[in-house]
Amino acid sequence: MVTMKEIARLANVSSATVSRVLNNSGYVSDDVRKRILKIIEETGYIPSEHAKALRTKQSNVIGVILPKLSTETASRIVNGISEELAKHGYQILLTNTNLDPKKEIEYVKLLKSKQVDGIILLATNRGEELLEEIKKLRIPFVATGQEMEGVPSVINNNFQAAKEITNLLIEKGHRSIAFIGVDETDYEVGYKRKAGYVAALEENQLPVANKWLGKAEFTIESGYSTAKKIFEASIEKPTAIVAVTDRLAIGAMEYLKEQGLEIPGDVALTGMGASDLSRYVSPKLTTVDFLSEYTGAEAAKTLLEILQEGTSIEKKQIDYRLMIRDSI
Amino acid sequence: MVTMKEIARLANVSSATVSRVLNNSGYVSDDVRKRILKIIEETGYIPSEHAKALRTKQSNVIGVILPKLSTETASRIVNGISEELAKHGYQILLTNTNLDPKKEIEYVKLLKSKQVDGIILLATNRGEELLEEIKKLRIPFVATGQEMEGVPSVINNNFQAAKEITNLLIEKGHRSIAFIGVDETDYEVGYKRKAGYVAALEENQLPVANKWLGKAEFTIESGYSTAKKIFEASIEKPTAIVAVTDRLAIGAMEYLKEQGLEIPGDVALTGMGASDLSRYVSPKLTTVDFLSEYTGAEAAKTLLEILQEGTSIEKKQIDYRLMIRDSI
DNA sequence: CTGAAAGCGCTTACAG
DNA sequence: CTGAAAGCGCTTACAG
Repeated sequence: MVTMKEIARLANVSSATVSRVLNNSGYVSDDVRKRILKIIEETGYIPSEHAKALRTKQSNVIGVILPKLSTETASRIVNGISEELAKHGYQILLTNTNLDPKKEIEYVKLLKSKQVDGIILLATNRGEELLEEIKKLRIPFVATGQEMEGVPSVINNNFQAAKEITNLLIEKGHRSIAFIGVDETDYEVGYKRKAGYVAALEENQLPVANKWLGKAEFTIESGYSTAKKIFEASIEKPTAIVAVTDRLAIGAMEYLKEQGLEIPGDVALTGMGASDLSRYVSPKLTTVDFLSEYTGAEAAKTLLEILQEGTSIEKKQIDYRLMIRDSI
Repeated sequence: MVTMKEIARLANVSSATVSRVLNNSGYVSDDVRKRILKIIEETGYIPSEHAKALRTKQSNVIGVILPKLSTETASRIVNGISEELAKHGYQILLTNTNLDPKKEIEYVKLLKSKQVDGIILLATNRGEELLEEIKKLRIPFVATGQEMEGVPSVINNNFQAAKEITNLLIEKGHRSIAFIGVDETDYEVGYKRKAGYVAALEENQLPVANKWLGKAEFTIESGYSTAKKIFEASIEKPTAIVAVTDRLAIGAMEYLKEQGLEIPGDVALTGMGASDLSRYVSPKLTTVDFLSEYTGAEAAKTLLEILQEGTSIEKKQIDYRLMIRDSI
């Protein structure tokens, strides 16, 4: 491999000078600069980032830890991160926990050892242990997906969005609104969205019925079976369902159709996430768009600010958009 | 930051010895080993990968270059790559060209400078320039998505899949089969899939009609408008449409429904890709599953083999699966 | 405007 | 079983 030393030798200069032209730092006379550039061109020399990083303590790579890449939200967020970062000359070192929270800590350490300049975590839970590790490591850090105590977080307003979409149903005259949620250890999606739903009911003096409160996994199939369970358990059926993800809503939609129920005539239905899917099922699903690319870009920006200015916000809340379509 | 030297000092040994326990290489007496391990634990020491890579010329990271993360196929492939790589202790350095082919070359160089151990490219075209750069750089390399001359490639059998799905339609008695394709500079998706369609028609002595050959972009909207163009241009309408992606098929589906045409009664329709979407539109779309996660995993395995054994296959063809559903 | 030299944090052949 | 030393390929304060 051709090294800087080799370039220096060929150009009859010291490697310090080669370094200067490469980094545009310090003075270098014009002919020397040209001579060096020419030789670099001819030899196809590419500087070693490892050596550079070892000296400068800066790698221009950002670590990203995510639970799973193959969900639409995750890939949209990562896409947003990657585009924003690329603009500023940073690359992404990607680590995938495959939903194993223990790996989060392992990967934080790994990324530290790879000397990334900062880390963005797409969080699904708010692990205490993880938090401590992050603080111990003193590495610039931004969480998204979940708000993490004492760590800059860019998050969606899950409470408000769930409340608003439930209110939409109430305004349409629904009084019996079932809910398909997920485990509350996922604080934002499980707890906050449920809290929003409950708040909407309570503010309208509607009772929150336990039998109408379903808990599902993150799959379409689980949406189906949870809807089924809710309907089979009740004599008086709900006239609307709020599901915390589009996939759950679509699973529920399958069930309702199978039962010969009209949507939204017999039962109205809402999802969350504005997935591609939501636009092409029929009826088109009413949902909320959390602007995932934008969320990712904002997380990246936040990290970049920390890196450049040392300052940091505690928390940034991203807007959402209600997508009112045909399912309500 | 605590370094190996510091650990050595605290343990009253040389850094060579610390290095030996860290890497489980060479002999270290048991008490020394324990003493060192304890100090590493207490200090939270994390070795610098840059220093290590600088010495060993090995970084345990693989560069991935992709055109866009936010397509289902891409994120599934990357997920497959990442899972397979993680098993072997490798991480992914992700670069995203955002569909700008010029960036492919730039990123190959960048990844080289980051001293990745190898590169996986999700290719959308077969750029000559890029090929040359890769060969010049002598870096372990695997292409997927497109077959690249003289470079190990793991690809789907696009020709055969397109031919088979077209044959399905022919077997059902269709004689007037339209086609929605994409630009042929995308050799695999644009050229090969079209060739498969054409081959099926010709082997059955069916004419290939120019007016039924549509060319679209990779969007649902484009599927819609291309279907529209084909139908409006013809007096005798086709009774079936082969689209080269699910999104195009779904766009076409929208158009057909709008025209009051029954699917598959009036017009049968097929897509390709087995996207999530394809299962939940109605009617459910007949398509072909190219096993993207598996394709990604195979690409990773191929690269790992090159890295470990120096050997390499020229080309690996991934199986596909026909998903026969309700749209035909 | 340019160079010599030190040093970033590791690993590894060599010597003992 | 362990250490001293060289070296990986850069950058940067210092000197001229």
